[in-house]
Amino acid sequence: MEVGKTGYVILGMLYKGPKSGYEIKAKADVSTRFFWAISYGQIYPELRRLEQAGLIEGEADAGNGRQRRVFSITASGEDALREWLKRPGELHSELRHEGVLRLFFADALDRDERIELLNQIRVKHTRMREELAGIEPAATALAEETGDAMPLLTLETGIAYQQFFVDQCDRLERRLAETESTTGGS
Amino acid sequence: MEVGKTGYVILGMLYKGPKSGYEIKAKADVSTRFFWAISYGQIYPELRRLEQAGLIEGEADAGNGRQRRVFSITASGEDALREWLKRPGELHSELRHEGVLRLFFADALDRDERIELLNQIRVKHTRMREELAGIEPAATALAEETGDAMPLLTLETGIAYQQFFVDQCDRLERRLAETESTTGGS
DNA sequence: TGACGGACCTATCGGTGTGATATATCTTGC
DNA sequence: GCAAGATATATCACACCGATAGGTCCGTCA
Repeated sequence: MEVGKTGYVILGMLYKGPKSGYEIKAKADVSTRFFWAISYGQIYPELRRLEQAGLIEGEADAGNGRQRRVFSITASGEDALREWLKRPGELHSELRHEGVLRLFFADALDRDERIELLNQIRVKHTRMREELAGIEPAATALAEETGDAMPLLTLETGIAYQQFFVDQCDRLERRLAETESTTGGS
Repeated sequence: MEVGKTGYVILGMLYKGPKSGYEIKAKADVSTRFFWAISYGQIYPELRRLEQAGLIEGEADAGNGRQRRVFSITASGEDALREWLKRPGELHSELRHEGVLRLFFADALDRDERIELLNQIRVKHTRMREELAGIEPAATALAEETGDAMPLLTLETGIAYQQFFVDQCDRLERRLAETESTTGGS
């Protein structure tokens, strides 16, 4: 029984406390989403697989009347999580970035349109950076409360990541201005 | 008839000259792959769709005997490409990064294991940066030959992107050393 | 000559993940 | 008491990926 990457996200979330599938999604949407998104279509089947494998335990929570199943991580679930965190070898990573893709083909555009595209990309990453910065106070509070430093450090990595693209847009705009003033003079 | 993102990659590749499906994949594998990967499973169905929509034209190339179909972009194909490049609104972008994902959950590890994870990530991005730097001479030559500046600029963006993660690993390692020397003293 | 490896070329398939949505229940505010 | 919205589970059509099947052509070395 193999555990997929999504399975480890679930294990990681449950390591910090029992949760329903809905809560797992909600937590992921304000944290791991920015570097590893998950969807209901993965969560519910994966919860069943993980339970079958004995890595988590589900319990019907009739406490407040609403129908829900709350899952907890088991001892072997914690082992599997730590094994994955320490596993050597290739770390999968991929990027899908429509802005850079358009830039790659942007020789088909004229000067002003290229600058406009660059602006579009910069605006997008500026917005993303601000969205992440908005989460920071809550993440700082949670870090002090739980003593866990890594979620906050990854959030800051996310903010720096967005800033990288903003800066890169600035650099590219300067580069384009140089090139075009020498070769594109009418 | 809607054109998917993959369709625009194909249109962009054909804008620079006629190609077979195989050649499109080969070109993408040393250029757009790093921010937008495509596979045969997408290419061939998409070529049929684009041809049906009149955006590209396929021609059986019996010139050298081997069975192949070479596709060229049509006038309306060029229009569609430029329309997409200029289209305002949300630019899709997503990241799937197992290293940062593991970092997020790395409070479940101890100090040395966290540092080791950081090293793993740094090594990976260092290798990627070197791989991209290896392509640079060919890209520079192609830029001078064709007069197209953007492919080279996106390659440099890719190199800077890999470097960002290398630097970020350094920063995080320093941060961890600080925190643990004050709070983790035994 | 002819066997073989490697490059070229088209095509498909199983499996995974996404985004949107259906369905239902409970809580909150008015 | 009822509308709006949060909570919760689940599914479906679609897109995409990686691997591979199935085939042609070319250079080269025995």
